[in-house]
Amino acid sequence: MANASRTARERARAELTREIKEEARRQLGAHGAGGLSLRAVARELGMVSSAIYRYFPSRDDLLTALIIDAYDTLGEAAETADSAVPAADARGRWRAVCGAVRSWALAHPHEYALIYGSPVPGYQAPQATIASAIRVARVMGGIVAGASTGPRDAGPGAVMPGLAPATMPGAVPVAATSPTPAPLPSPLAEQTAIVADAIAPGVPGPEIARGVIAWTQLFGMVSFELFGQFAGTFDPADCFFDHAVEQMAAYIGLPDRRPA
Amino acid sequence: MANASRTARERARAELTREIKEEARRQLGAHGAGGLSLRAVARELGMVSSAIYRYFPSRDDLLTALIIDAYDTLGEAAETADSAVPAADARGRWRAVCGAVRSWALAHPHEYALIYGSPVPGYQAPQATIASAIRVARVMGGIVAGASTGPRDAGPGAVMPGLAPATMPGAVPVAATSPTPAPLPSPLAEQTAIVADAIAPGVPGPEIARGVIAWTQLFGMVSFELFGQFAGTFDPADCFFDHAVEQMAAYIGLPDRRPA
DNA sequence: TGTACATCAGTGAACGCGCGTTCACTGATGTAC
DNA sequence: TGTACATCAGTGAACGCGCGTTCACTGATGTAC
Repeated sequence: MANASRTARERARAELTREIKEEARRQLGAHGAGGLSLRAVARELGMVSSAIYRYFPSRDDLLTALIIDAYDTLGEAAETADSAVPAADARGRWRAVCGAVRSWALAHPHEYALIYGSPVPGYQAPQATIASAIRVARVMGGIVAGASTGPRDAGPGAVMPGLAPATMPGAVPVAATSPTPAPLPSPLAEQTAIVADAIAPGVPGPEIARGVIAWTQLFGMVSFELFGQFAGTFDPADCFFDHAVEQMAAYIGLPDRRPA
Repeated sequence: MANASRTARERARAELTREIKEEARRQLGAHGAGGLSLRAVARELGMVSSAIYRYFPSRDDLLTALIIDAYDTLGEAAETADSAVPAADARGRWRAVCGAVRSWALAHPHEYALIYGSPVPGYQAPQATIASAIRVARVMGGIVAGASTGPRDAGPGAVMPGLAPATMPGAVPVAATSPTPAPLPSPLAEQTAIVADAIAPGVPGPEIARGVIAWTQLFGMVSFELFGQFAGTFDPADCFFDHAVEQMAAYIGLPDRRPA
């Protein structure tokens, strides 16, 4: 619907919906997701508490909206950072995206905690959050796919779901710099294939696994910084963060200079 | 005080203190740390709510006790797993400790969330938690220190706090397999020196940094598994976990066979 | 353009529930003589 | 070993506060004729 043709009622509704979410976000910091109170939000907005129910049918629906917004703004930050770097500069894109994730998290610590912290007790995230939740991973998948050399051969080294050799889980791993990685053991091979299909088509399992490991490292590091595990050691974590980002880029196998 | 010489009062007090914490731990799952209720704990124990105050002066003190217990049981699990493997088998010790951390987290998801999830809003952890919080890191520091070749030389490659070369934070990183790692940029060099002093004396900065990166990867991975980020992909995460543990062991530089 | 009706936003009171913490108290346990 | 006193655990009532959600309602906005 065009902006001009919206009725006053529709405009007011959109604006108040936004204001309710804004106030709710503000209150996340004070009492956490579990303590988010519709009454407190209404009070702060000068409404009576029951009026909120015209906009959100329940407290959980408001929480869901906040979660989706958080995933979306973080996802958008990652996408924007990624697209600002030349597509061929995989390492530069990785740096930009990691930096964007951390910056967003530092700027919105309570929203970060909402989506990457402990689950809200008693709250079950609906399917509607999935599409937004996947955005950051999709950006990273694009970077890995862009830098990947693809499946090197279709011979015995290739990983076929269901046909993977019965390698022991604790078997000898292959270093990142190894030219011919060993195939992944069975459940992992199928799992990485699912991930590849979703966010990095054509990328071999071992590369997917490296990407996922780097992904968990990134968020583990950001969570530790935000949740206080670095207190007294890597307290301003900027330098450690940059270092880890480069180390992980090298581990994934992203080239370190801009191709012409 | 010897067990036999404790008065009935002392015994009862110790037992009830334990029961209160047990019940509180049980309730963490239902309503989260923010929703932990002294009244509910008392109710479940058949006491009147005010009786709890004979054991914990406030809700926050009970929370602190739960946090310390959680760090301690996790730390103890890590220490036990570590000491069950021959000291010279660095990779085996790493595997054992990582596995112990994950097992404990899966067995005690709410306690894990309490210490590694979002901070409890309005709660400030007192200094008393630090000693317990550091135990897992100390175990890992021991493994890294045991496998480290130590400072390779005292020449220009060595990192001296305050005298580190002014390397750019985004400078060229060195792969794990590189024989002579570049010195770390300034703030990071001092920070790794602090960590080394605390948990891995004599280990050079770059090795400390790798250990910390692996440490954040481990907990990032466990958090993702517990907090639902792997839903639909690495859902039984066992195989991915084992794979990542080996990859990180290789990254840190832990040898892959038991020395005789 | 004007009127009649339908839709919707917001009100205020109420229901039924929960919470942390304080306080004066009773009665059991421990200790000093 | 027995008694007097001190210590402490647990009670029950109360204070003052908060919450999510429902419901009948008023009055404004939107729409169909």
